[in-house]
Amino acid sequence: MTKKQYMKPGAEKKVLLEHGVRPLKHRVAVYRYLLDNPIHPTADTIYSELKNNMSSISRTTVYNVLNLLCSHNVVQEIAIEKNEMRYDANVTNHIHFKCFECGHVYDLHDVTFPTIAVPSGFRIDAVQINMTGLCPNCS
Amino acid sequence: MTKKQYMKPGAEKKVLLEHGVRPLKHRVAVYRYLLDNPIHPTADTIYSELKNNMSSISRTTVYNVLNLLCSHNVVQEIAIEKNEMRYDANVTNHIHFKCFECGHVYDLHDVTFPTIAVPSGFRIDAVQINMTGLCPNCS
DNA sequence: GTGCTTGCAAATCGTTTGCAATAGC
DNA sequence: GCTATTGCAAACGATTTGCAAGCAC
Repeated sequence: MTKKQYMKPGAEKKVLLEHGVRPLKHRVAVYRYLLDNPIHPTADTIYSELKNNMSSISRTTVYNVLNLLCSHNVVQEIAIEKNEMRYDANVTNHIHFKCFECGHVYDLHDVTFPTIAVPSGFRIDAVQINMTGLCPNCS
Repeated sequence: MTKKQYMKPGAEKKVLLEHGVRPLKHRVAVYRYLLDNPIHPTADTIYSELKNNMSSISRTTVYNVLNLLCSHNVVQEIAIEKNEMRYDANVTNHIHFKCFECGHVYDLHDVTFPTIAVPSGFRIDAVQINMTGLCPNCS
């Protein structure tokens, strides 16, 4: 369901540079966390997890970094529920599924992402497909 | 783009009853507003508009009614951006498009809603397809 | 009359902002 | 040294909650 993205440690700096983002310590840490934990965490989850491993990081910095990474298309924001954004280091098109029972957000890598006709006059920058229901573990 | 839904005045009570919702004054008013204004308004927009036309309605009631109507599948919540939910009385599958310039949310009725394979083990209750970009007016 | 609904005010929670201290180059 | 970044505390905005008063049947 949730496929780990194997990117060599150190390689994330290259990705940031390629997207025009200076690879500062906290930025690399947030991005690395998202790469290693493709569980679509909230900003607060990222903050709590990094807080344990880093000498110091603030909630503000996590928000700053996430907004910066989003605006440079390094990560994507997922609006799948009320009141909180989730973040994903996988910016390729794939479908998300949220189980209303356990709250997990799954990547549906194996479901083909459909081709959707672009309506004339519109410029499409991003397409998100979000499903909700009951996951196998909760059925 | 945004097609008006023609439902005879009075018919909305029948819909509410069919979904197991007692058609109280404020509930009918919120539902009628959503039917007449398929602009995917926020709860606050609905509140402000109804405030003008009704003797009295509170923000709390608007939220209560919206949550009730959602839980009975009379209307759907659209999570298409940070910080605010939008509401739609059209519960059939259709694609939403949000222009980042003007902020409008359009229904893309003319774009075929794709058939998406259901991954085994998952029970899918709802599918939302949300696009963002630039609309014809803002290009 | 009983239970459901309303509506005010306060609380909550995710996120942003102002600003002074600090790090990067 | 100059600029960009950090981090605290406070502000903000959407939504929910507690609870007393009012309405539906």
